Amino acid sequence: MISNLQQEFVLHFGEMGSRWGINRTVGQIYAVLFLSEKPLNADQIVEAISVSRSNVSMGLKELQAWNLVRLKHVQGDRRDYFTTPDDLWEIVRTLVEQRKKREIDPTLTKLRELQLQGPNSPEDQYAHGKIAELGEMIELLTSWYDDMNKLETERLIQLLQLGSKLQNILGKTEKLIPSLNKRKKTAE
Amino acid sequence: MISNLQQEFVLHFGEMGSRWGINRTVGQIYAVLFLSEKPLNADQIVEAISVSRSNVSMGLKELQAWNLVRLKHVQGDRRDYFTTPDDLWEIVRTLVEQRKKREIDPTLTKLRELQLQGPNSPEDQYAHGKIAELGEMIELLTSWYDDMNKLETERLIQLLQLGSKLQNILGKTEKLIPSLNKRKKTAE
DNA sequence: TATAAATTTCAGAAATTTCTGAAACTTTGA
DNA sequence: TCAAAGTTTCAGAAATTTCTGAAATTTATA
Repeated sequence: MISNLQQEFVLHFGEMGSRWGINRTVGQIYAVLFLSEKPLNADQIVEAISVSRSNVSMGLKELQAWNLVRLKHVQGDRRDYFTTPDDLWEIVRTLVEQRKKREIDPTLTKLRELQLQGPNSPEDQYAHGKIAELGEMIELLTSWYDDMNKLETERLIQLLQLGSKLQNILGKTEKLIPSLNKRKKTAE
Repeated sequence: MISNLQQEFVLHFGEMGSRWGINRTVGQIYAVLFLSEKPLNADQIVEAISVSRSNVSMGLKELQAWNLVRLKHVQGDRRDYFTTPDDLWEIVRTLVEQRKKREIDPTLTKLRELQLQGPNSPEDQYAHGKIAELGEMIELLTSWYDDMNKLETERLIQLLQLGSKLQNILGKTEKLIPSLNKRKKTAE
């Protein structure tokens, strides 16, 4: 059985699930695995969150597809056991990556496609411009993301901790290493 | 009537809606307004996307609650007209802010609450630790976000464009202004 | 290769979300 | 104040998503 603390955490993840674009069961499965020190098998998860075996099976499949849980095998046991990666930063990276893939990339593709087909009539002038503008902005954001994603976790944490102090640094470097501050093009 | 280019854009936003946590109609309404040079009233939106008048009314209400559309009045016309803000960066800020409010803040609150109630039994030790760790990481991320959000748009764009070049700057400043690089605490 | 344990699939049931049309409400100006 | 134009609300219909249990499939080992 599952403790009170764990219960509450799991229920919260279930409720939030819908806001995060996953369903309740998937959220709960993830939460249970996240809090568990040892890998769990499907039946243990069923016991912990009281849903059907098949539902857990599908949820685990989905989480595996998302790369959010790992399959582990326990010596002398035929059943599949699951865990979450224990590096939280890896989880965050995966999460962001997945959301980008599902929520941003298809739109970026569509925008490029629409840009290509151009304004077919004068009254599309304005719309075409807006589409281009939106595309440029999303490209700026995703290429920044790609850059950040390349950084080692240690460096990334450093940057996050610096936060807006960066502004000062930037101010100072502007004088020291002006070349670094060259602007490319403004997606205004 | 709506052009082909616009039609395609609107349909795409409708389809993506569900992935973005809004419904199809809301996505379509937003798309129509985004592409329209002039403010539109509810009936014009109905005509453009072919859904019921009441559906548009509710969608507009939702978009207003999200702060993603603005009410405009046209001289000598009693009806309400709507537009999207024309600064794209403002839209992005709103979007991020709203998502944070709905998807992150409630969890942060819950995590703090759970941390406070502490591990009630020895077997909660591990879970309690994980909850604390998760809380710290989310706090780091949100406080970074708060910092970024304070920046003027111009500065923000600069930072985004720098991307991973920052790493170089950081490397150099480390020698020049070492105090700025002090670490606080690692949420590893 | 046979069999028993474990897992997955899938059709329909249950739950949830979205959408509509009719009715209620609000606002404007004659 | 009344009526007409405009807007919102809301109960139930329609659509979509999630969940279940039974059957099918896969896997390990005797």
